[in-house]
Parts: sequence; structure tokens; C-alpha cells
Amino acid sequence: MTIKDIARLSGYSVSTVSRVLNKHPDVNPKTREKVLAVIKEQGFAPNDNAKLLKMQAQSSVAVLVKGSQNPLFADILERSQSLFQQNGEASYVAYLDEDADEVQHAARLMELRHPKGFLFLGGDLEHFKDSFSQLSTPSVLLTNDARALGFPNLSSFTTDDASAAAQVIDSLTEHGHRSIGVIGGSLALHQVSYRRIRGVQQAMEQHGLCFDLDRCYEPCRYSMEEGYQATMRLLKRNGALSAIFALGDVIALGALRAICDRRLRVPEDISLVGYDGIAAAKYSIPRLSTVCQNTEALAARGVSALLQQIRLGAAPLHETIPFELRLSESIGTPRC
Amino acid sequence: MTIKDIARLSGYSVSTVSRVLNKHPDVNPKTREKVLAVIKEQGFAPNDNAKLLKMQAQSSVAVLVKGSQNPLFADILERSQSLFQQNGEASYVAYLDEDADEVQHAARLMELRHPKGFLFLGGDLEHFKDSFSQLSTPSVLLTNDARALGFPNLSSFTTDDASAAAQVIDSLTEHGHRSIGVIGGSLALHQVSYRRIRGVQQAMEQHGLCFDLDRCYEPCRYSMEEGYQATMRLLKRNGALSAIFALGDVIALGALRAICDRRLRVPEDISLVGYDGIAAAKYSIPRLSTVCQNTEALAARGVSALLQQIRLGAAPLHETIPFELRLSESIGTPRC
DNA sequence: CTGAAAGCGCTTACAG
DNA sequence: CTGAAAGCGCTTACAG
Repeated sequence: MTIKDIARLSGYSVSTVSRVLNKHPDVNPKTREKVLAVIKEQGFAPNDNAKLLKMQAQSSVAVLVKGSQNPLFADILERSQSLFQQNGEASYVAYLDEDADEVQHAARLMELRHPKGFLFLGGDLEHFKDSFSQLSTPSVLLTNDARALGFPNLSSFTTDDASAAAQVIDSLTEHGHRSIGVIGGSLALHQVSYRRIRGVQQAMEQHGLCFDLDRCYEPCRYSMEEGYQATMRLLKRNGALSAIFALGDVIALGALRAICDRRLRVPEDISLVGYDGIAAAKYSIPRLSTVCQNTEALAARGVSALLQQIRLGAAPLHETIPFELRLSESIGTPRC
Repeated sequence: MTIKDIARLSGYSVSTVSRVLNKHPDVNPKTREKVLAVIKEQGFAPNDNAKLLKMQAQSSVAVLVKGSQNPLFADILERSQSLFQQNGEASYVAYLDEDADEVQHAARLMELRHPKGFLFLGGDLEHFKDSFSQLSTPSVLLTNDARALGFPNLSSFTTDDASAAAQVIDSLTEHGHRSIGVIGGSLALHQVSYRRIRGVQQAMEQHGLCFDLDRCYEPCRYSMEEGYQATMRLLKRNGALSAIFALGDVIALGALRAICDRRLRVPEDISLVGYDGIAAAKYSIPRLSTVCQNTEALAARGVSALLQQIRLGAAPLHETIPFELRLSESIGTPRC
């Protein structure tokens, strides 16, 4: 059953059927009606492949998610999808490994599917610097700041990571903490985690405290398991810590368990702060203090900017989305 | 950049380039090499739409996920996607609300995209009974049993929910529990939760214990928030419970926090068991006892059956996938 | 408002 | 082993 059959059955030409199918206004209402009747009767639906081929396949918006297990991205993704849908845009989701090169993947998708836009949930600026120039598709990066790269087709929306991290440190020092450890992410220059760590360093300096990366920082990926392991390594290495700042809530949740397994208590022995503001942070015991990223605003601004770029050729935008430091049960005052 | 350009640039015909692209054996090795060189040099990748159009192939497999926030499905989804990829099948993911009608949604997708198969992650048998007959596409339902419906194009793979629930009760009674509450899901006949509740009822009876739905059961959706609320309601209503069985790990995690907020302790005051075996269950304090669903097997069997149905027209399969009851810190003996 | 025709980028008999 | 050509099912100027 093809458009040709419908044309034959309805007595009209293929062109007219196509116009009806695509809701073009310039079709006689009676004609439309008759054609529609045949379409319905036959249960016909057009072949997408042919359509996309013909239309040069600007099929949909591609969303690239780094790290499928991260509830933060699941949150942003859910909101983005419903926003795309509301705006009549189909979207295609690809989950990548946390360490994968999202820009390379986008380039491959470009060849394969010709999406009309890319929404990156998470991304390593290093990858963008290296190879984003080969993409001319409108794109938006969420949770990392691409302003400095200056690409004409790349917007970015991000939480002010350095400032959020600094506020965490401020709050911990206010509670009397002077020996603070950090876990999560890596020191690679263009990662979000690096910006957070820089924020930590600056705040520590400002408070006249030392923050020795070798003794106080432990890298890890964004999962409970890795958060658990990293915390174990950090605690073994440095017994003097009175607080730990985990650069992701899932990491913090792993840390919570690790601290417990070391026969220490949160917050009596060690205070703990996370980052992201995922739902689970409200239900842990104790409840997690954390930097709440505004996923709703990130999704809304990101989708809107992408659509403007696609539809109106708008210039890229780079914005900082306000965060909220949520203080909760996992922060206490140090022992002595 | 099309196959035509590669033909021109390499000095061969379009046919030959196509053969190289598709790894046909009947190409002179030297020719192949030269063509491949040009392809690599140009970074060429063939247009999928044209290929699919020509090959009459339907575009992809559609995966319908009920409840985007459920880590159980995220787990199965991740595995399924990589299996589809390994088998050269593109897949398209749609997230639905927990209460949405997945079969109606599939019917809509059918019109829109002509997927060659559907993989349902979660599903309400009521919806299948009502309207699956309008779908003739090969389909697989995961985590619910559709054998009784007898559709010729619908396989199903599921954990033996009744038996798993019964084992949970057996284990709790062995620990001395006689007053056990259940939270999660609903009593609707064709829901997974109903099968689990039936298992609970039968096991309780067998142990000569009473299980009064009115006093001992509280329905809720699969989220921490709802698990928290449901637990609060249940504990207010029934102060005599010494154990709670949550029909989902996310629900159990909410319950854990609720019990804590009631100034009770797990497992000293109340024992707690979950269902699913998600990663977070290993990191809660205390660690959660739970029914581990074998997500790897569910994904593997489901994808394999779907592919067999699509490619070989195989008959539908209905299988029970073994589960594992993982006993952990959240079970204790009742107070007195 | 409608139709005839070109062409999107590919694959695959068919012929050599 | 290679090439010329037909055709997959659609959309869209172009002409009327």
C-alpha cells in the first residue's frame, strides 16, 4: 500500500494525495475529504524512509545523553522530550558512555540521520574543541559552558559550577570544617568537575585553608559504586577529613554507605554534601545537603534556544542558570 | 557527499562502491582497497534513509518504557539497546507515564513510523486485552505475562512474581514475622502488582496468618515520594506491623525514609523488603533485602525473541525468568 | 486547485 | 569482477 495506490483508488494524482497527507492548505475540501476517506479505509500510512530521503532527512532532533544512569540527566531528558513534543519536534535519544566522545558520535549521527539539531546532555569541552567545527548543525550543550569556544552554532546553559562549589565550601567552613575532601569527576581541564574543583580551591584559599589535591581529592565516575570506592580510598589515605564534598548526588549516596561501612557516622563524624539535587537526595538517611541544579530551567532554556537556532537561525546563547544550595541533615559540626 | 561522489572520486561505478560498502565478497581486493581509501578520506557514510527505502526495510524497533524514572527499566533498556545495536537494528525509545496506555501509543507509533517491532518495558494486560489485536507487528512484553491472551505476535518474559512474593513472605515468617504490610502498585487485576499480592496472600494463608488487604495493603506508584507517603499512611493505620514488603525498590527506599521519620528503625523495629534489585538497593542504610529480577536475561530473551519474530516469523514465546531473593541487612526478627 | 515529472541516495538483478 | 539502469515511495517546483 503506497501513495500510488491511494491515488489510484481515490481517482486523484499522487501529488494531490501527498498534499492531503501533509496538510497543505491548497487542496479542495471535497478532494481532501475523499482522499482522506480512502486513506482511512486502507489504513494507509506513508513510508517514513521515502519521506525522509526526499526531504533530505531533517527528521528530528537528536539528544545525546552522557551516562545513562545519571538521574540528573534522566530528569532533564524527560522535561526536554515533553517540550520537544509540545513544539511538534520528534526527538531521538542516544545514550553514550560517560567517557564516550559525544561530538564524534554526533558527527556519525549526522551522516546517518541528518538530525536538524543536537541537544547534548553533558559533554566534555575537549571533545567540542577538537571536533565540533565539523558540525554545522544547530546545537545546545547543557551543564557545561561552551562560551569560550565561540562556535556560531553552539549554545550552552550551565549552572555556575565554580560559584556553587565555593558556596558549599563556605557553608562547610561556617560549620567549622577545615579539613575537607572532594570526590568525583576528574581533573581534566574541560570537564565540569574541574570547574567545581577550581571553585573549591579558590574558596579554601579565601578561608586560609589548604586544599591539597593529592591528599584531599579522589576522582571517580558518576555512580554509587564508584562513589563508594572513591570514598574508601580517600578515607584510607586521609583520616583527618571532617567533611566530604561529592561532585554528584549518586556519588554522594555511595559515599554515605562507604562512610557507614567505615563505622563512621554522617554528620556526627563526617559531613557530606552532594551536587545535582536528584530526588533520591531527599530520601537518604540522613537527607543529603546538595547543590540543586534547576533541571526545569536547563531543559526549558536549552530546548527553546535550540528551536530558535533551528527555526530562526538565531545566534547562540550562553547562560548561567541559578542553582540553590539545599542544606539538610548531612551537614554537622566537626567533632573537636 | 553521496555514493555517486565516491564513485567519481575513485573511478569506479556506483554499483561497485555499493558492493564495497556492503562487504560483498565479489569485489577485487585492490578495487575494494582503493574505494575504501576514498571513503575514509572523505569521511563518507551512506544515507540510511535511501538504504532503508531501497531495502524495503522498516525503520527500526520501537521500545516503549512505562515510567521513565524506574531504574529497573533503565537497566533493561540499556541492555536492550546495546543488544539491538549488536544485531544491527536501530531502536527508538518512547517514555510513557506509568498510567499511560502503552498499546494505544504503539498504535499511534505504527501509523507514524512503521516500526518493525515493539518492545514493551512494563505494561498493563488490560490495555493489551482491549486493543492489542489491532497491532500485527511482532511484539514482546517484558515484566508481565501475556500468555493467557494468546496473541500470535506477542511474546512475554517475566519474573515469576507470585512465587517471588511468596518466597519473601516465607523468609519473613521464618524470621518470626506474623504481621506483614505490603505497599506499591494497585489491586487492578492485570497489573504485575496484583500477581505479587496474590503470592503474598497465598503464602500468608499457608502459614496460617491473616492478610487483610484493608489493614495491610497500601497502593502507590513506583517512586520514592509515593513510597514514602504510602508507608506513612500504612503505619498510621496499622501500628502492629513488624515488616513491610514494598513491591518495588524505589518504593522501598521511600519507605525506609518514612519509617525513619516515624522514629522507628529498620530492621530493629520494622523489617523491609523490596522488589527489583536495582543498584541503589545495595547502598541504602541498611542495605535492602530484595527480589532481584534478572534484567540481563529479561533483555536478552526479549530482544532475541523479538528478532526471531521479526526475521523468521517465529511463534511467540512466553517464559518465566528466574529471580534471586537477596537477603540483606533490612530484615531482622520482630521485637517481642 | 491539480497533475506530470524529476529526483532524493541507495541496492540489485542483469548483462558482460 | 564490474557497470548501466531500474526502481524503492515519497515531495515539490513547474505548468496549467
